[in-house]
Amino acid sequence: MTPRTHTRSRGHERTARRTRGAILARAVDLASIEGLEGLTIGRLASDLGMSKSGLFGHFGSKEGLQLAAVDEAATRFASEVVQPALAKPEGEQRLRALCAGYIDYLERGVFAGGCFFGAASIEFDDRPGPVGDRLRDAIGAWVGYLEEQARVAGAADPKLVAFELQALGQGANSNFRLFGDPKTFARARAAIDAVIDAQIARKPRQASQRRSGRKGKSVRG
Amino acid sequence: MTPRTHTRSRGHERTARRTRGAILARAVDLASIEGLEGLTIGRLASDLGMSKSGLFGHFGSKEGLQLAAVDEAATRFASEVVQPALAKPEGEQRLRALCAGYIDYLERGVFAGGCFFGAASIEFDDRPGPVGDRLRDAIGAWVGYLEEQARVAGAADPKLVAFELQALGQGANSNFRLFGDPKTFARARAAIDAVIDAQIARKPRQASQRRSGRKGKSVRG
DNA sequence: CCTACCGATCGGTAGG
DNA sequence: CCTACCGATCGGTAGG
Repeated sequence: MTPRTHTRSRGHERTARRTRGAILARAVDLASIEGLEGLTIGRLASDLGMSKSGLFGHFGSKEGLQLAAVDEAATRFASEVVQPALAKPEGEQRLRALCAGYIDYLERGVFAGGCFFGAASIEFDDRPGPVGDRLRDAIGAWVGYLEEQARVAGAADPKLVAFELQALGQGANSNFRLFGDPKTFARARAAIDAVIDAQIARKPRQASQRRSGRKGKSVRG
Repeated sequence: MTPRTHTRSRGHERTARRTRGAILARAVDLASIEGLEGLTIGRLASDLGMSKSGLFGHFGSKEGLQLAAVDEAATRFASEVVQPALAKPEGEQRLRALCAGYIDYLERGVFAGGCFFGAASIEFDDRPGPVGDRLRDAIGAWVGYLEEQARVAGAADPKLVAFELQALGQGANSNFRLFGDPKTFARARAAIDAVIDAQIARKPRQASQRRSGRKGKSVRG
């Protein structure tokens, strides 16, 4: 709350923020390729034509850079995958839109090395510390959201549905990265449709759930 | 074919082979945790109480060590997962046994850091070179074998079945590593059963396929 | 299999 | 934001 800036430093802050954004844009791409640990300060600095210590100053430590990269990736994931699906009504339609959005995001190549979280989570899956925690938070939020929508859609076992959908998405990512077969995406879409078709009950809603969401396809989103 | 060894060097070769085996046993565990690139010669040497250059001499380069580690992991995978399933008749039963064997192998913790290939494949998925190639070979052989058994079992789209089964297995691995929830394995088994139940046609075999394999459950394996 | 070393690069600091 | 530096560790080599 105390005003810490005056006219001159405010201009510095603006440029610093822009620099920081440029660093993070490159950092998430690099991390999606080389991993969050392979993301070295020296490499990142030379990529961006700046000095190591200049870059370092923005984050204070390598861990600070990694945390900022996870946050940047989560923001991008939210706007690329989650946000577009919010146009659909909750339940089956939104669940389908979330999964379709994820496969589209892989196919569009939003990150240079495939899904940022697919790469980073395997790298940090058995390392304690704040970076692993932040990754668990981000991935847990995604799986939890799939589960929530599966529950609204009336699935008998929403946790199972969420597990399957997340696994198929990750499988599409790693399969495409490893073998480069573009048919992977069609296979993933077919598998996702099959899971939702099989596990979402098409019965009328129970009395306790009285949200509007009709099940039929609406002509316009 | 030229005899290159005499009595004295043969004894040296025996001990060298034993040392090499001990190195690789530790190497695959370390690589399953830290990744194939994080597997450093210095760390591995100090873990085993030997000098860097002594260890180095067994493999000639870091790449040589990585290739040997992939081969060691593939051998272990074959004996832990594939070989036990060969007791079942080809087709649906063997397909089920392969998938069950994979989940069991995760649950038993055959490698200290979960599935060696799950970790290594994501690390090398966009790197050219012999290590990536060898990983693609090993993983491609596994997926190809699932596909073959799905085809024998009469699946309409064996490639799709193989993709789904492999993705669910990888999903179980990464989910368990990341969140440590032991229910993951039960979920993966349920998901695998659902895929096989849904996609393996229970029709009588076509005339062109005349292997014996009955579809009903036999009382004893 | 060892000791002793090489140049390169790592994360990070001092000082401006 | 920079130059100049630190100790540690990397993969790899020489020589025995």
